[in-house]
Amino acid sequence: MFRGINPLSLDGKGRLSLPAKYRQHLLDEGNGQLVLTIDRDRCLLLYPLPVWEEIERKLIQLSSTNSRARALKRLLLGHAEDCCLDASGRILLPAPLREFANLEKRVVLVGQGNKFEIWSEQGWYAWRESLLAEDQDQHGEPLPDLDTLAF
Amino acid sequence: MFRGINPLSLDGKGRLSLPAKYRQHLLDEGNGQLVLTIDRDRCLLLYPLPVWEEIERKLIQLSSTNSRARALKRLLLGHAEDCCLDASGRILLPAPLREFANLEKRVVLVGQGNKFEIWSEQGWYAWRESLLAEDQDQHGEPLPDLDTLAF
DNA sequence: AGTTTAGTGGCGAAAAGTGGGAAAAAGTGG
DNA sequence: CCACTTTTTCCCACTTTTCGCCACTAAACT
Repeated sequence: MFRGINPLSLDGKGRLSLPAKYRQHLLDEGNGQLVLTIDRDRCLLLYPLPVWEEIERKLIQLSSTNSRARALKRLLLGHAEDCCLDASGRILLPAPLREFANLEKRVVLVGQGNKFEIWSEQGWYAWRESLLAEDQDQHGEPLPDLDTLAF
Repeated sequence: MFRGINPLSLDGKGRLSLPAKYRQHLLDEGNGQLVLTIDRDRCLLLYPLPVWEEIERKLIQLSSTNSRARALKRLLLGHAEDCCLDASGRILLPAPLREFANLEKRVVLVGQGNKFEIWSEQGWYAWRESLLAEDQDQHGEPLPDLDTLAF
């Protein structure tokens, strides 16, 4: 399971070195082959290949009559890029994806169970603070309680 | 069961030595493996690994239905960090989490049954006093009666 | 008062993250 | 189809961070 927040830097070539603690697991699950795509919230998603293939299968089965489903499929499949861990544990983020997520030097890798999210540092903290602020004001529904998961 | 408040110090590297009375219990329950995450009230939560895994399982099932739940998942899973008791009974609090909870030198560890909360000393006393003051003013809902837990 | 145990601090070896150069490959235009 | 330019990939080197270990102080217990 991928967890936790990892502040990292992209180098000049757009490479991102994945934290060492995850590398072995990524090598076991799919030989270090990964798939990168975009998320609605302007971050990138990073899946181990086997996990992505499962999602891809479901995406393809989605009915083409529904226009929302077609749109989702086009977005996710259309932006999906294979990438591979290199010898020093890094992956290359293609320029178009970096631009989409506004990734420059400072980046945050966020573990999300079966996948990672990649945010620009600025984007991540902005998202977090706005969520916490909104929660405090009780504008939206409250968040569920953690232990019981009751709302 | 974890109870009580423990004033403690972080050292220069952000390490926190857990009170000796809890150590054996933490070693029994999950080999001293712990998970640290954040709480909305700007403190940290410290779970024994088995307890956290139960919560994590529920979190993952919860997602996709409700957008608030998705946000909660991103927040909690995204900030969850494994940590481990070291040889002298300490855990390392990662810098991003320390910053989130404004932890500097003086810290309070608060027992909460199946988990601990970690507050900055200042944050803890401020929270407590403001809660009591607000309760007295009858601004918010009153606190329930302790013995009956009726409102 | 001596002995033990808890909490704290800090050094140093090892590992992780980052940057850059050169070889290889791919793309582009004549 | 070949030559040139740009991009990609591989590899090595440097710097910083991390983590295990030991040492010190203070409090508690005998």
